[in-house]
Amino acid sequence: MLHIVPDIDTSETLTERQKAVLDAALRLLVEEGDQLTMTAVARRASCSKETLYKWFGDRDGLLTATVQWQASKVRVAPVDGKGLDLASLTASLERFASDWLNVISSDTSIALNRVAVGHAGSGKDNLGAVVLENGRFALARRLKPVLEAGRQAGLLDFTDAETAFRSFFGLVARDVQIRLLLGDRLELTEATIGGDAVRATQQFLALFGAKTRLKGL
Amino acid sequence: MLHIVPDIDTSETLTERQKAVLDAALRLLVEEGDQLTMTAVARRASCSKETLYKWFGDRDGLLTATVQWQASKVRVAPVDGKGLDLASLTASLERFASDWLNVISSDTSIALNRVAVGHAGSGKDNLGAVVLENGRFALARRLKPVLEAGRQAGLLDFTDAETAFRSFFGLVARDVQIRLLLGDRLELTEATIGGDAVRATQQFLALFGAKTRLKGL
DNA sequence: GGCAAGCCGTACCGTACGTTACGGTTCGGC
DNA sequence: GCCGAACCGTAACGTACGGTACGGCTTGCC
Repeated sequence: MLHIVPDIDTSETLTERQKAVLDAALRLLVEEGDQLTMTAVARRASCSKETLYKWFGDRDGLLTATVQWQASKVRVAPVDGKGLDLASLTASLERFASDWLNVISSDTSIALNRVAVGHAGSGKDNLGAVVLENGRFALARRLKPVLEAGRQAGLLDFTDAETAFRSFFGLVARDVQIRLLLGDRLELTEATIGGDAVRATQQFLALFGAKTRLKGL
Repeated sequence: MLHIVPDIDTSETLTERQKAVLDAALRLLVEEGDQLTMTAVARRASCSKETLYKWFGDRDGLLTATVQWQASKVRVAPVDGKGLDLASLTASLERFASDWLNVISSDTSIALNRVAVGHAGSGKDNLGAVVLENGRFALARRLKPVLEAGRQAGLLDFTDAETAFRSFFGLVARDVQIRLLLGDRLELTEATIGGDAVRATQQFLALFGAKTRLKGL
């Protein structure tokens, strides 16, 4: 079910040099996709292949370390759920929506998801699990407390936070991620994202907002 | 923008033997993912590599032909938009929703999307475009007339059919496709899909249903 | 029957790339 | 100044696989 936290947090056992190497690998991954070669990484990072193999074992190890390294960088500040009214709840949801749209439309996310999807086919490693854990599941972990708080405050009405979250997710992401992954050139400007975040939030509130207002029943 | 219809319809210029070969390639693609080899396809299809190369040019040509061959098989009967009332509209939407969930959760769709996503990274071919064109865009083309008919019949209220469609898409698919592509084991039983289709349809109607009923403005 | 076309099976070629090995350099510790 | 460890750059190895060539078999046509 993949809800297992995938590995020990590696972000602190890495030396600065190793982080620099992984950054180089990450840039190369964004530029070239999965067909990046060990030689190219070594050249870009100005390190020897011997070092690459000593540090990361093999190519899959390097890929995994790169994905985890990126994942360790995207920890976002959780939203505080206190003093909640409709305005602040709305703002929080819009914030989550636009953050998420910005993430999934970023070159880095697209590249990472592409290699993870590719590797999920032949399950040698668990890149897919890592990406999922630090993407969709991390989002759920951060958003659910907000939803629960909204329910506590009488602003939201739902029975299952997971279900509510998944609807919010669908309203926000729609077809964006799959289109981007498949190579559709979807221009997401800051304005578009903002508008989509507002729309998704309004739709979510229409579906799950507590019915104390003029939208009777 | 990818809205170009990708290629001539190839489904009729193929001999039976060629279709059989592509079926074998498709099965292999589902089993092994993108790292299927020409030799494996030849062996599975009981044909020579020479024939493979004569018919399809190169490996990418074979992959493209395979994807298009599968795409040509999934033409679905369009729904009739006549005599529309709320019950039949609801049934149509539920039908679309469960059809779509069945498609994206099928082994074939997952395998095809995986290779297309992988290839979208290094854009040598347009597998991504083909998959998108026969998946998400084909769905839109079939669903939009239903939505328009619903609006004509006073059952739906929206200004832009594309926007309405995308919301429906999001409510139906949610996180299912990306999770499956990333290797999450998401068990979608017939019952689950049916329930999700009903839920998505109800949510869509709540958002876009004409406000002539007790959920007054 | 003779023949050409199409195809199967397989051997073969060339290359790209993962992986390993090694000489040379830097650097911290003594 | 000397030593070993870590690392850089590069050369070398092995293999997997895309692509090609070729001999043999079937089939349809004369």
